[in-house]
Amino acid sequence: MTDTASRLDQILTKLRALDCRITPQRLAVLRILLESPGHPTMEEIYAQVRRDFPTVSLATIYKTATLLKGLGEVLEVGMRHGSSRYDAHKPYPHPHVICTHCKAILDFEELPLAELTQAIAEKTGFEIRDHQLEFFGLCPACREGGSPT
Amino acid sequence: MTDTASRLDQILTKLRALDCRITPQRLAVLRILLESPGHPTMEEIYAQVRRDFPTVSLATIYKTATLLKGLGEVLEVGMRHGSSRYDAHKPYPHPHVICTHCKAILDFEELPLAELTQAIAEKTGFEIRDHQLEFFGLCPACREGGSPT
DNA sequence: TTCTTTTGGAAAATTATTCTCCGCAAAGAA
DNA sequence: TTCTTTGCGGAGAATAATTTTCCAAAAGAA
Repeated sequence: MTDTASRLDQILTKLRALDCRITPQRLAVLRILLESPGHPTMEEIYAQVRRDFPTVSLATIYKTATLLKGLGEVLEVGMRHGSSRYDAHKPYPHPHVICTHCKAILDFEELPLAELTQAIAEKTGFEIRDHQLEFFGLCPACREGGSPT
Repeated sequence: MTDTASRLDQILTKLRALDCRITPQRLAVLRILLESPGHPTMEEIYAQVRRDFPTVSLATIYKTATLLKGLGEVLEVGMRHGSSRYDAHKPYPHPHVICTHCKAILDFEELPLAELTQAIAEKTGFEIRDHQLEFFGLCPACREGGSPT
């Protein structure tokens, strides 16, 4: 079984366990999230799902993504400007490197933020539940040709 | 001269050098940014400026903040949900600890992200220009009383 | 003063996201 | 099977945050 297939299976099992219906639309959203190598936006997912379900609405995409996010199966990557991106491959906080020109997003390997989180919790008294770390800049391609932003 | 006064002076000098007009409205926005201990939103700045300039518009606040951001004198802290916060005290990227319940924001001391930025640039070929690091959770007060989010 | 440029204000426009309402359809009960 | 309950999807409205447009007023230069 491929990674994608087993991940899909894992999520479907979780949905069933929670008495959530596996509708064709939800399945389509899930598939696209898992088949996208990158970090699609809602609009991109919407466009893809519409190829199979021309009448699907954007609200359904949002609802499904919110559901999956709530289950911890999808990570929302909040862009500072523009739409959020979604990642079903690594649904836990991890660093990103983002091109501000072409909007490309790269995952970056795990950093030892767990211990840092712990240190911050102790120092501030906060109960830390989440974090986000993003580096912004220009990707190699945009450094060359593009008009830098 | 106090820190706030010298910082204000420093920014005014920069504005003058760039032939930007120091209008009463801009001065008011600047003062509020520098007098706020926290990280105010546009709406909060707007409300404060309106006490002295009842006819000022929100657009003016945004224009001024955007100008200052462009000069590198104000940092925009992008919340994932809700309005951005602005910080004129430390206008360079630095970590924040944010309470998702009461929206409190704490600065956290500098972390050695400069060398990490350098490492990422070398590894990815990106020209890194900015980063953001935010930890989300519940502050001590909200852990106690509030209904956790 | 007169000309030119910049600024500020009001409202409209944009972008991203969420909500409401209603009919339908699936799953379990009888 | 038939009834019933509940969740789900779709259309469009609503909301929130931010930006833009347009024009008159203000400021600086000649």
